[in-house]
Order: sequence, then structure tokens, then C-alpha cells
Amino acid sequence: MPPSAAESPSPTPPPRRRGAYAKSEQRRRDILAAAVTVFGAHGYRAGSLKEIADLVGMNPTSLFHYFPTKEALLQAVLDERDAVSDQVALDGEPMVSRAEDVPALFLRIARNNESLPGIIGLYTLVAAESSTPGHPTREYFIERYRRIRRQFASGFALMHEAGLLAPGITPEYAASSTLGLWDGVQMQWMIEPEAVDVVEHLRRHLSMITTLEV
Amino acid sequence: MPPSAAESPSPTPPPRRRGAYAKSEQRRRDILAAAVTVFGAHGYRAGSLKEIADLVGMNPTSLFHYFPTKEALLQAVLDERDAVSDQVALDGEPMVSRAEDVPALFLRIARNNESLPGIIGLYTLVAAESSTPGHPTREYFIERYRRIRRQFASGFALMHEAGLLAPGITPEYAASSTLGLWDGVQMQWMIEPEAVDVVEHLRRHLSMITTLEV
DNA sequence: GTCTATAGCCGGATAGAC
DNA sequence: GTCTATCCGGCTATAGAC
Repeated sequence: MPPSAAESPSPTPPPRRRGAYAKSEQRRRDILAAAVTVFGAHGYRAGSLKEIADLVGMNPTSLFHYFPTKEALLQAVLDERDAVSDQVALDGEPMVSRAEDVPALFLRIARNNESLPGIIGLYTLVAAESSTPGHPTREYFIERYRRIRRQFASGFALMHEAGLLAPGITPEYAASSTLGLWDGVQMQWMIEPEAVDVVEHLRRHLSMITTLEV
Repeated sequence: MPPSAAESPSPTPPPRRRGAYAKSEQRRRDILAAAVTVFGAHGYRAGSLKEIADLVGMNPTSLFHYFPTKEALLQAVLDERDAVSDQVALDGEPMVSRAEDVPALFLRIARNNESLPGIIGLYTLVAAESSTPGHPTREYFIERYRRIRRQFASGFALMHEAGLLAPGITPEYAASSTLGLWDGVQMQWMIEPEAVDVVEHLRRHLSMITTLEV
């Protein structure tokens, strides 16, 4: 699963006027970073505000000055990452211009993810959790998975037009199967990191559904 | 992910002597069934004993007469399903004797799973959850995933010897990629059941990694 | 074997002093 | 903006009457 491809200098919050707010802004970002760690390690329900507060070295109640509820904090984390990944892929648009570059992009994202285990855990864990009734980010993840399948499919459609997909492979199947394999192998990796190589599995899958040697 | 392939008449508990215990034994099984439903819907941490007790129509504290702790109840659920699935596949042994039958067995299990959404949710959710530090079934799932990969690989090894695997596909890669795709597509299905067809994805994956028309 | 009562803990969240 | 004190809720689990 591809949480993001680019680096962290988040462009989301509007630039503050001057000195007094700078520290506050930094605090806010520290909290978001800590939330990624904690939600990524324990999921949303089991992740506690106390642990997040401990990580940034403040009192749990102080968090409410930055985020009104625990739910809002989670949503802020997800929105922040979305903003980052939107720099890479616009919804509905192919992610790259040249069909030949599509597999390489997938692998680049996967490789980059390896350096962000917290984010991986966050999205895989919370996605699974969010399928349960009454979960606050249920709708968000339904929408997210639809969007990812659409983005992937538009990339594979480029390849399809160029005759680069293996016989019988539709862009839609390529999209959902790639996403599925990615998520599933990542889950095996979370359970036992030494057991599988996510990037290598993705690479092999891509060479099977395309006619390229990736 | 393949929780089990056979039906529910659990062989696990030894047969009780006579009438007085029959009801108690039934209660125990009712509780296990309710636990599958609740843990399958909410996971382990968010699943409450109260909800399980409500489902079987008894007081939450009465559950402790059958299972000493919540953790023991979860473990009993997992063990029970393991016993069922052991009827189908013995650890280390190929799951079927004829190499040509291997893909069909996978599809049969997947099709059977469709009628057991609670079980699916249980294993997918709790597996994801169990990757978190300090989770009571962490070790269990590490072992379980190893075992499944081994079982799958021994089935694919049969096919390999018969020359039925596609060029470049090893039994080990066939195993981990099939498991991964299965889990990942199942996760998409849990998030939005209408979005993907698990059996069909599995079927296509199997026809790509083998030389059979499955 | 099932219940009531309750302990004990920890979670998120509020009020208000500083 | 950060803290202390505190409320309120749900949770697992225990004790003990019936």
C-alpha cells in the first residue's frame, strides 16, 4: 500500500505571521509525528493520547489545545499524508506521462516506504481497523481505496494503450491485484519483517502482469 | 487468507459423559461462536466480553466460568479453527496428492470462506492487530503465517515437480505471493465488499503463476 | 452455573488556575 | 499554552450469594 512517495516538509498549514506562533506550529507538527508513531504501532483504538503526549513530552490534556478530539488528531494525520502524496499523483490523472515508467514509479514508492515503517503500520493497521462498524475513519478508507484503485488503473491504462500489459490483463484488474498483493505482502512483513521482501514481490508481480522486464 | 476449509462440527473437546454436561458443552460452543462474531467484527482489543455475553444471552461475568480470561477465549477460538483446518492440511504435507488439484483446492477454500465472513474478519483483523507490540497473539500469528507459507509452498512444490509452474516461479514465491494477494484483496473486500471479487482475483493470480487454465 | 455487586484501572474529555 | 484536578464512562476481573 502506498501511503506517500515524497518527503515530509508538509505544505498543509498556511504560513504563520511571526515568531510567537513558530513554536506553536512546531508543537503541532511534533504531535502529528508522535501520532503517526503511536497509531502506526497500536492502531487508532489501542493507541492512547497519553502515549502520544509522552512522546512529545507534554501532558495529555494539552493535546486538546491543538486537536479537539482524538478522532480529529487521526484525521489530521491522514490529511497531512494525503497532501504529501497528492504532490505525486493527482486524482484521475495518470501518475506519470510515459507508459514505460509506470512500474518504476510503483517500485520507487515501495522502496521509499521501506524508510517509513511508522507510516506503513499506520495505513495498514488503521485500514484494517476501519472496516469495523462504527469506526471514525470508515468512510475515509472506503474513499481512499477507491481513489488508489482509480489512480493505479489510470497508470495501467497508459500501459494498456501502449500494448505493455500481459494478455488478458485489464487496467482494473492490474490495479486491484497490485494493490492487494502490496497490502498483503506488507502485512506479512509487519508480522515478521525477515519473512518477505515487499519490493521484490511487487517487482515480480509487475513483471507478470506486464510485458516489460521490470 | 485461508482460515479453514471444512465445516464446523468441532472435534476438539473430548466427549462428555452424560446429560448434565451436555448443556454446559453447548454453552461453551455458543460462547466460542459469539466470540468469532465479535472478534471478527471489532478485533480483539475493541471486542468486548459484554457484547459476546449479550449474544449468547448471559451475564459477562458468567463467561469466566468457561474461560479464565479474555485472552484465553481468543486463543480458544483460534485453536478451534486450527483444529478444523488441520483436517484439510497437515503441516508439512502437501494439501492434495495430485499436482493438478492444487489450484482447485485454493479456490475451494476461498469459495467456502465467502460463507464465513466472521471468520475472515477474525483472521484478517486480528492478524493485523497482532503485529503490534505486546499483543497476546503476536507469537501465534508469526507461527501461523510461517506454517501457511510452508503448506502453500509444499503444494506448489508438487506442481513445480510436475512442470506446472510458470517459468521463473519458485514454490516459495508462489506461496508468499498467493497468500499476500489473498490477504490484501480480502482486506479490500472487508472495506468495501462490492469493490472486489476475492475468488476471481485468486483464480487469475493462480493462472498467471501456473501453466494451467484454472 | 449464573447471578449481583463491586473493585480497579485506564480511556477520553472538561473546568479552571496559573 | 500548559498544567492539576476531576468527571464519567467502559473495560476486565474478583467475591460471594443463591
